Amino acid sequence: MEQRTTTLTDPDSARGKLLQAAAELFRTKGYDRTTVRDIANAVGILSGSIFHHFKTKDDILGAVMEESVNSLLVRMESALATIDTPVARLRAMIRCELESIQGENGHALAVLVYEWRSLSPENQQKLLHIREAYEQLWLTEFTGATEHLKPGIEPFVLRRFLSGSLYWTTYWYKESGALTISDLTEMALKLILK
Amino acid sequence: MEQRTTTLTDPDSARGKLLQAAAELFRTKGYDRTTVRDIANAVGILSGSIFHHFKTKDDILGAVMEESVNSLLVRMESALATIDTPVARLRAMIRCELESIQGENGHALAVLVYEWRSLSPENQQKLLHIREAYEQLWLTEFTGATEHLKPGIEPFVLRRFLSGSLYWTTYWYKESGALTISDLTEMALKLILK
DNA sequence: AACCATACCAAGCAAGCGCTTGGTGTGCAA
DNA sequence: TTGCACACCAAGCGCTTGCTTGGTATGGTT
Repeated sequence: MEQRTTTLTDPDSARGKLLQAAAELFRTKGYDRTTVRDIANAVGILSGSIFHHFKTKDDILGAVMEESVNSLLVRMESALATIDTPVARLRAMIRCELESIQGENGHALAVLVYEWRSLSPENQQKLLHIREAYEQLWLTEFTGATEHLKPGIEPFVLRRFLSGSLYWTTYWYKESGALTISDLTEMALKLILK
Repeated sequence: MEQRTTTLTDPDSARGKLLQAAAELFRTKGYDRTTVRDIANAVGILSGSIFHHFKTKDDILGAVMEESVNSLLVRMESALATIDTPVARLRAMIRCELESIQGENGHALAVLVYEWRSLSPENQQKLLHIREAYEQLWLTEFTGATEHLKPGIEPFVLRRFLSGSLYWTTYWYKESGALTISDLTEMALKLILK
């Protein structure tokens, strides 16, 4: 795996606070329905001042997405570092993805998933290779666990079924209910195992 | 099952053509990035003329969604009418949903799924009971097939995993490829069976 | 021939949008 | 004390948006 030189923005900095506020707003209202005035208001500055930190609104979306995929990759790599058996590795990856989608800063990943087409083609291009690297990680792990997986479904289809299942939790799962993230993880794991 | 008094709009009427154009635009560009001028242009009229057929842009979205869920319900009920065994019924339902998402007029259902939050609360309210009736249909079928389903996953979670898997196909599946809708159907069915 | 509902045009308004510009206050370095 | 980078304000520009208004062409009914 390539060496990452990821630098996550300090969440206490002005830029960091803007990114967090933007992520939450983008997730709950959607990118287009979120105005730069909304974002500015959420951190207590005026709208024009945003453009001291970001060139365009589209760049804010790009930055939110970049941060989210970077932090997910960092967390996943560190979680995998100490795990050997194929099934346990899959479990850890599912859990990471669920936590990233549902966790306290999960707004960002949900934005990456559901606002992708709102991003300008230029910024899509910049992020594409990271997304592809991430999906490659999954496919590698899937092919390493073939014998444990449900037969009769091609691995790349199975991964996409799993993606859809996990992403879709944003629309119905509430962490406060009876179902924990661990429960969800086990069920999603059962879904793809034989 | 209740008697439906569904009246699907004639696709050759002015209103029908507008709905179809709107559905396609909403799906490809998203609701917010689609202007009423875009829709008008797609059917060859001026933007102001739209409001002779619909009160607001939000009403267009609501109408698109209502048509899509109604046509899906009609198709699913007629498909189920002649099928008895639980597994075959599930297969038929999966196929219906996939065809509605991917088929020639599948724009509409994708819009219903992914632009829900763009709809005004008032129009959401109007559609909610139809959506709930639809989900109830699934849950009923699931509980009727419990013995064939994958154990260890609560039925309502399983249905949501399946929903996510099927909905997500909008983002990656192309009907022109090597994979047919029938292939997808069988794989999705395998996913939920034991 | 008179009527009328339907479908559309032509023009534009008011509001909201992303973003710009020129300036101000603050804290740190020399 | 001066200088300067940084974070932000105050004001508003230019454009796009959903939607309105008043009028016109058309085709069917009486």
